[in-house]
Amino acid sequence: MAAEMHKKIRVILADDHPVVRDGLAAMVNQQPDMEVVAEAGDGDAAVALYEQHQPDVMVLDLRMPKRDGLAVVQRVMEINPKARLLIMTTYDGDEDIFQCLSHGAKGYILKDAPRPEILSAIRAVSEDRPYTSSTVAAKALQRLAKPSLTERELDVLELVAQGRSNKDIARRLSITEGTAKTHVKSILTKLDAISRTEAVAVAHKRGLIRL
Amino acid sequence: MAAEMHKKIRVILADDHPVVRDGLAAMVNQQPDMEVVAEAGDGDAAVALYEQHQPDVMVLDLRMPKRDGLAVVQRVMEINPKARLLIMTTYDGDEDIFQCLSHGAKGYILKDAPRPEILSAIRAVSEDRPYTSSTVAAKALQRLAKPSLTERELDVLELVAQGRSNKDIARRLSITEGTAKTHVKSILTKLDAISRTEAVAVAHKRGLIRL
DNA sequence: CGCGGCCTCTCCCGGATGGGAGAGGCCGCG
DNA sequence: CGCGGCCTCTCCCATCCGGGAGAGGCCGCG
Repeated sequence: MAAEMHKKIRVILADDHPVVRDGLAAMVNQQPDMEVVAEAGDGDAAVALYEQHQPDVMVLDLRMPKRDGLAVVQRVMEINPKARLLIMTTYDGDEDIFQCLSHGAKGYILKDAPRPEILSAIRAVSEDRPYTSSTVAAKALQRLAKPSLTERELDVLELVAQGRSNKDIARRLSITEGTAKTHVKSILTKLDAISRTEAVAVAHKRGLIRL
Repeated sequence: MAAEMHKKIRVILADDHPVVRDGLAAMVNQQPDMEVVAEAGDGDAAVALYEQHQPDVMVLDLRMPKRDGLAVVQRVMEINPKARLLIMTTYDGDEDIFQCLSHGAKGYILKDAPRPEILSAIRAVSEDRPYTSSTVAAKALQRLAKPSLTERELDVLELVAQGRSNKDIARRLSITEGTAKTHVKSILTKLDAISRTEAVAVAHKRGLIRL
């Protein structure tokens, strides 16, 4: 039947570690129903190769040079709103998961997943079915209940995480120290933290800040 | 000639990501002069398999379940002081590098290294020659110049990083708040930080604390 | 238009934090 | 034994931080 065309699932891999790309490529190419058509080592290349090859699935690492995984998701979904993207990364902070999925990624799995799970995730996403392991999905739902930070608060949070004082933060953002304190207090409330240092710890765990 | 025995380099891979192990295994087994004899997904397995197979080289990730890479290095060097260990990880904090090398690891490379470099590192280490890329070596040397924290200071630092107050830290370590403050001040001085939050940022960057 | 969210700024105040200085007890090393 | 490092504890003090409350301006959305 026409429905049973034996056309292989065309996959692009985007990860900055050659070793990981090799591992995935070997796994994928070993399957009779899929093949790797391109590999990218950074975000810009991922976007360019997506446009060029229009694959059935693109497997994306979140942390990449030049343009991170989330930015790639956004850009690719602009180009093709029907794109099927599978996030595969080591990071399991609520924020990362939530952001990627809400921007249109179809699946999200962790790098320590066993081989069969990775392959079934690729197949699911290639058929436009969402794939998310239960633990990952649970985190995304948790995130829904938590208050989100505003743009400005994220600016401040980043500086707080670098260890800057309120005065220093104010200078760098060209606002008064009082305003910086207001933002910090708001951050503490939203993250349910008692001190700025605890706020940094919480933000880190949730994936609100990197490094 | 006897010197040209075609015995393959026997390699053990230890990494908690199946994908990475696959990638490395594929690379290694493709080489005519080396072969993977075992794979471990956690630290305990790595030690057990090392004892069992006595490989020429063991490639180790630092972050692993049950027993981290550094602990594996220590244990294996106890068992066999001539063991040839190659650390292959994503972390490039001074402290990690310094600790591993000073405990006897023969090489240290990053996961984003190109394939040829990884293979030549394995060959080098298998011949008992140290392998360290220049940037990594530079970090280890930097570390030499920096004051190191005492055990107690590391205990305190960990709690500081969790956002605990001096009073809280004191309670948990069963010391007075004054003593906790003394330790914190000493940490600030050694890490050249102005505030506890900056100290956490610096400590994180150096690999003194995890998460 | 009016409501609400966001960013900005202000004032007050108690408690936490960081800087400086000193000191006693313990332990290992030469 | 004596020195030095580490852990412990103490005192003082200026500054920073966090909690509470309020308010004006801007902008988007209904």
